[in-house]
Amino acid sequence: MGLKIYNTMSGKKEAFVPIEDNRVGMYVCGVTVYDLCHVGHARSAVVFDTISRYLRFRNYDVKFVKNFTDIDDKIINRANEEGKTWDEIAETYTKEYYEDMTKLGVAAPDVEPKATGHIAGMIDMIGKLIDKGYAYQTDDGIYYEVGKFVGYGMLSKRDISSMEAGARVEIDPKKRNHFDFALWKSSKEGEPAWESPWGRGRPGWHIECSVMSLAHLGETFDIHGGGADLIFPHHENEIAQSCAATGKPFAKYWIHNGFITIDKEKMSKSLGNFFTIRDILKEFDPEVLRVFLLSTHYGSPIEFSRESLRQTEPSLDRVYSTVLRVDDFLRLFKEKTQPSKDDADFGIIAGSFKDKFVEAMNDDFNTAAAVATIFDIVREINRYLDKKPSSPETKRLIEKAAADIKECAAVLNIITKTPQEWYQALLLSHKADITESEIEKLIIKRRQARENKEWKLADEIRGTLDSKGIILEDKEGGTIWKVRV
RNA sequence: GGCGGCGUACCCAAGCGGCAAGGGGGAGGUCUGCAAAACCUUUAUGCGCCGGUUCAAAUCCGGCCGCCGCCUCCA
Repeated sequence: MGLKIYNTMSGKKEAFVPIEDNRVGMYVCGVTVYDLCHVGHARSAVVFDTISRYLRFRNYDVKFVKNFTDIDDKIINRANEEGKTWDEIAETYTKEYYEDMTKLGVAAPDVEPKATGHIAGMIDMIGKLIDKGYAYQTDDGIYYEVGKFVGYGMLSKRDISSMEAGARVEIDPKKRNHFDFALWKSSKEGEPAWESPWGRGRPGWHIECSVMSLAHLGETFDIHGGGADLIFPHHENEIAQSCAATGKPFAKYWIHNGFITIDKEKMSKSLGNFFTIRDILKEFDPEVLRVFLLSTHYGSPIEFSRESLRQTEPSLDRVYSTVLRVDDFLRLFKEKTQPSKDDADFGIIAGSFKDKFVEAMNDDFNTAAAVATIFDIVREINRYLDKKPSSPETKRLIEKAAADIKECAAVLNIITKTPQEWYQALLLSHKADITESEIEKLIIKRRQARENKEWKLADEIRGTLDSKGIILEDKEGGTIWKVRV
């Protein structure tokens, strides 16, 4: 069974068939760079990063385009507030964005166009829309006339004639229809402006995505994504612009991620109920946030809380714990027995792991189910190793299982650290009041005590470490430390 | 008001007509000098409520209750 994707346009899960062979063109609406990103932005970024990774894992030749909106009212306002220029603001927050994304393991898309880099293309498209009768001029600029586009509302399933104009926004009498939107805004004195046939001005928001997707992916492409809040009006407007300008279909599959909520309400700047990525990563490892975000289907809302992240931490820790166990096992492995039924049983289970992972991901990128398959195989590995297997088959099976986990985890871009790096990172994010070398010293001291069977002293040392959140494990190869999660 | 979505155990969560995945937490056990980790057993005869369709419903249909989103900028 192949990949199925829930298409917002049809409201159904559809078999994914790229327009051209195995090539996939994918456009995702990026951020407006006027402030630090919050966890909601993180979700969108992680979701589409994972989707692109999965498509590549399935051997699609992916071209992933994600834009930066680097000119917009919010940027201008911010610049005025801070006494900086609009491009300084855009540059600053683009840099901050990359810092967050790097930590979250979000790979840079193949092309990251900026709105201001495509002004010429916008002027060209706006000209076409005017020529074809889809746009008109007012003294504020150029507007798109939604009434002229037959399919307007097809994505968001709205009928503009029955929508209550001015329900939440004042009606602009210069516009022919309340839902007409700006393609080009005339600039006032002192505002950033570009020359155009319609005077100096700047682009409206929606036109950039139509123009940049056209420039980098062509008139018709496979996947268009973004947050669910972009369905109306942003994506609706993109469709209106692009289809009217090119006369061709626009995106084939529309994918929208659900929101992050706080106390059931959408996390947003305007409500002020947001956590920046920056702040959360002071307390949690980025992989914890990533696993947390991927533990729910991308389309569903996620209620965000530190408590939930704290629940995620031990589950990831368990995987790392098993990775460490496997590493040790292979390092100390000695062949002793002939292949047994245990080997055979494990072989069958481990052999189906990848198929199960793929099956989960094929079902509309069900990362929650996919993560569960990793927990399943982890349990099976532990169960198998508990039997102390030692046949020639054992080594091969464990190596294969470890490699499969690594390969699938790479699609989700989790379990990217070594166990040592994981525990060191936890030491920092938990703000443990002890350093690694102090821990090592106490472990040595305790080892001597144990060799002398001074159990009381040994237990005292362990108690000291425990009070600082450090757990010891006495194993075959020696004592190791972990951070209690 | 229009349109869309959600409600699964103590918490998170998958599930899209055929015995209710997975994770966290709790309880009991195996192992261990004692622990920890791991594993085993256990924790929803039940999926907001009420009806209906079906041999079969968490899944489909209708009604009700509760919550949320979009209709302004928003990931």
